[in-house]
Amino acid sequence: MTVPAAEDFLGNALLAVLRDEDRRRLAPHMVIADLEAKDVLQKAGEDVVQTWFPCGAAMASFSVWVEESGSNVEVALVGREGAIGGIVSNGRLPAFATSQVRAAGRFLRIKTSALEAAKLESIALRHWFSRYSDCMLAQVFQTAACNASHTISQRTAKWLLAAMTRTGGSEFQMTQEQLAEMLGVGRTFVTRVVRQFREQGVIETRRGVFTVNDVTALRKKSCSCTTAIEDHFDTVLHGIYPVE
Amino acid sequence: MTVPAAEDFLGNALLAVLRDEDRRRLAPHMVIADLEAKDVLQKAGEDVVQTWFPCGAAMASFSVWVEESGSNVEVALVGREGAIGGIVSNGRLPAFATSQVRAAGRFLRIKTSALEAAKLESIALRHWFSRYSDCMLAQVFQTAACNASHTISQRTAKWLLAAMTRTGGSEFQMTQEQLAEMLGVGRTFVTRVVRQFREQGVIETRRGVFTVNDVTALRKKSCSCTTAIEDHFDTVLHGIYPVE
DNA sequence: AGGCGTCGGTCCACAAGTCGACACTCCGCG
DNA sequence: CGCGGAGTGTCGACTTGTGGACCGACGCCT
Repeated sequence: MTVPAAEDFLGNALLAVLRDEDRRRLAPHMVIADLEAKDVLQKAGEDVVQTWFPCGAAMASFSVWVEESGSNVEVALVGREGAIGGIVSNGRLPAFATSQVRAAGRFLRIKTSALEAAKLESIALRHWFSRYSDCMLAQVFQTAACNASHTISQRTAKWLLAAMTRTGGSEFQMTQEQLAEMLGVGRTFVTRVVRQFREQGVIETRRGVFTVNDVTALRKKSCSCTTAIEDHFDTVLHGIYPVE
Repeated sequence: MTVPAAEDFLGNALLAVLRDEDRRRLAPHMVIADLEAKDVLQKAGEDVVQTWFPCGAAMASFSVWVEESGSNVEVALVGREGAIGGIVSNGRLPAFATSQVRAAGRFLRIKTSALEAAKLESIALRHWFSRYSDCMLAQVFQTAACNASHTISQRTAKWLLAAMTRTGGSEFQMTQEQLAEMLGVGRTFVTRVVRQFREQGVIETRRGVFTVNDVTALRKKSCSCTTAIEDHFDTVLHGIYPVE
């Protein structure tokens, strides 16, 4: 429960570019939180009380409960380019998706009510965050289309790439079963895909750990969805989207 | 190019419940447009100049271009419960998805800049539309998860149901090839699914036309995604989501 | 009436993905 | 040390979905 210094804002791309006056509006309400993988930021159905800004290599995800298969399918990854919580949904609306930490690290946290109050005072703040909303929606649009038309192999590659650009690293703690659930597909098939990638030298795996060796090869195996989204972030948020 | 009367606002659920003062803010800028299927409301990459409110049985969709297959995959259907354009993305941002009319009918149209100006004056308006944004995001979340984990048969049923609740009718003009493209799947397989549905008496088809005969059976064939979304619209927008 | 383009039905070979079963192995724990 | 649980590898039978090809036939146009 530490109050962040001005430089802590630099860890998140949305906060880093704020004007001084807007930063001063938010800063007193911000709290630093260092979180572990699997920590829950918001639960589907519960009110969105907090808004979270991943910093540095921290990363979280949104996932949606699927009745029939009894699993949580991932619909978006969010790193230091974005935020989780009351950015789109104002006020204390119930969250539709669950959000949990995928890569441990530092988050800045603010009460959604405080964020709302600040947005009430600053048009710039409103516009800036609503630009991000637009990007988030675009990201999920692309995911929906991707899930409808691309193979599991392509989507696996896409996931690894997305995680890399966000964390800046090439190693992720995650079991193959978790990955399968995120993608909404069967575990054994993911194992087959992973073996293929490994045999081709693209990745290495240990128990519960993935390591990317050859990014270029991974890009070739992936679909064009990654680039499409990066481009939209670029034009809407002026290139603050993390590139490699 | 007709100026709408107060009662025209009743055709769209988002506009119908506006307070008088907010309606008066928007009304002078609203224009009635009667559109045909396939008319384009916004094109991916072009600025979102207009915002559209489907009225009555009118319906439009968002679709995303998929490089590899060279097709436009549908990611959301919007009827009288919602809006298309500068609702999420403020200002003149480039549209990420293309939107076109799926069911002919009446739309109310407003310049996004005029809408922005009105939102600047009215907190209620801002909050109301941002509630809808949240619902739209939820809808696409669900679609993304659905596309990842449900069969084409289920998704076909879901599409027909979604279209029914929006238009209030049970007949749709659409070729099987169009349906296949929307779902992002092969045409021949859709034909097989359609035949199955038809043989079971759930639907009837003519050249370019679908007719739903047995809604209950269709619901059983569909996945739970439809209900999940309806519930969220219910709680966030207080039950204005069109039910049957 | 004839002509023609689009749409729909069908078949087939094949690829993608599922699901259950089972064995193995790593690793933490008592 | 041995136990046990979670994570992984693998197999095989099966279902789902693809993509090409081809034909028929519906319906619009002149």
